[in-house]
Amino acid sequence: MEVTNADYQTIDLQKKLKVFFQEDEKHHEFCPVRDIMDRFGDKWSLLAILNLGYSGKTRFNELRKKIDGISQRMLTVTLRSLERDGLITRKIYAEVPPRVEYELTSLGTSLLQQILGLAQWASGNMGEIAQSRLEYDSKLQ
Amino acid sequence: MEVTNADYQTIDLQKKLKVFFQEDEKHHEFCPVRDIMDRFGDKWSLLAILNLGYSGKTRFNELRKKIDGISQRMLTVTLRSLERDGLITRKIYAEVPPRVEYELTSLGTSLLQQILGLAQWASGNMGEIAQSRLEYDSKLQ
DNA sequence: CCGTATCCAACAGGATACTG
DNA sequence: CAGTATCCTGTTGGATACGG
Repeated sequence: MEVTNADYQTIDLQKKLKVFFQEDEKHHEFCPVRDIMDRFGDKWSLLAILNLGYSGKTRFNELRKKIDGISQRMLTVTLRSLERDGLITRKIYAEVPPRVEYELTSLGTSLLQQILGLAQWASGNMGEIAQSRLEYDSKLQ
Repeated sequence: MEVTNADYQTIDLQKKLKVFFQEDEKHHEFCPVRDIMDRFGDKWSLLAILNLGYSGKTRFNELRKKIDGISQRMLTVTLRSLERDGLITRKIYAEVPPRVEYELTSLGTSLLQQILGLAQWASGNMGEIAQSRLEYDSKLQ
C-alpha cells in the first residue's frame, strides 16, 4: 500500500489535533481557542498587528492612515488591549507636539507569524470561497 | 558580522509580509484580512472547525456536546455559514429519526492547519499573556 | 498630536417555544 | 433528531465633541 505525501500531512495534522485537545482539557475552564477569539475576534486587532509587523515602529496617526476605516477611538482601544496583553509596546516621547510610537514585542512577533499564515490562506482562497458562496446562494432559488 | 538564526527568521517574515501587503493592494476593496475576520471573528466558527477536524464526520447533536456552551440556534447558524463558504459539507440521511452529518472539506482542512497554528500559539502563550495583564492592571493603581 | 468622554445604533447571539 | 421562528438583551464600535 502506497503512502502519499498527503497521507503524511493528514496523520501529522491528526496528531497535532490530538495533542492540542489533550492540552486543552487540562486548562479546564480556560480554553485557549475561546481566549484567542475573545482577544482577536474583534474588528481591528489582527489588522493592527499585521500593519505593525509590516511597518515596524509606527506612530499613532501613521497607523491610523494604514488601517483603512478605523476610528480614532477604536485604534486607541485596540492598541491598549494589545499593550495590556504584552503584544506591543507604547513609547511616549516628551516632545511638543507629543509623539507616541508603537511596536510589536517578541511575543507579538511570534503571534504575527501565525496571523500571517491565516492571512495568506485567506488571500489565497478567497476566490474559492466567493465561488462557493455564489453557488450556495443560487441554490436557494 | 554574525547572522543568527533569528535574523533569518526575521528576514523571512519581512519578505512574507511584503508579498502579502502587495497582494493585498491588488484586491483593492476586498481585503482578505477583513474578510477572514468577518468570517471567523464570530464566537463559534473556529471552535466548530477545530472540533470537526478532531472528530471527523460528526452529527449535529454530537457536535453540540463537544462545543461547550453553544446553543442550538448558534450551532445551526455557524454550520450554515461554514457550509456556504465551502468549508464543510452537510449530508442528510433519509432515516427516521433523521441523521445529519457534517464534515470538513479539503478547503476546510487547509484552513484547519492555519487555525491549529493559531490555537497552539494561544495554548503555549496564554500564561505569558495572563502575566502581562496582571502587571498592566496593577500599574493602573 | 494623541488621545478621552459621551452618546447611540446595529447586530450578535442567548432563551424559549414550536415543527417535519 | 435536527432543526425554525420569535423575541429580547448585551456588547461592539461609529460619530461627535472636548482635553493635555
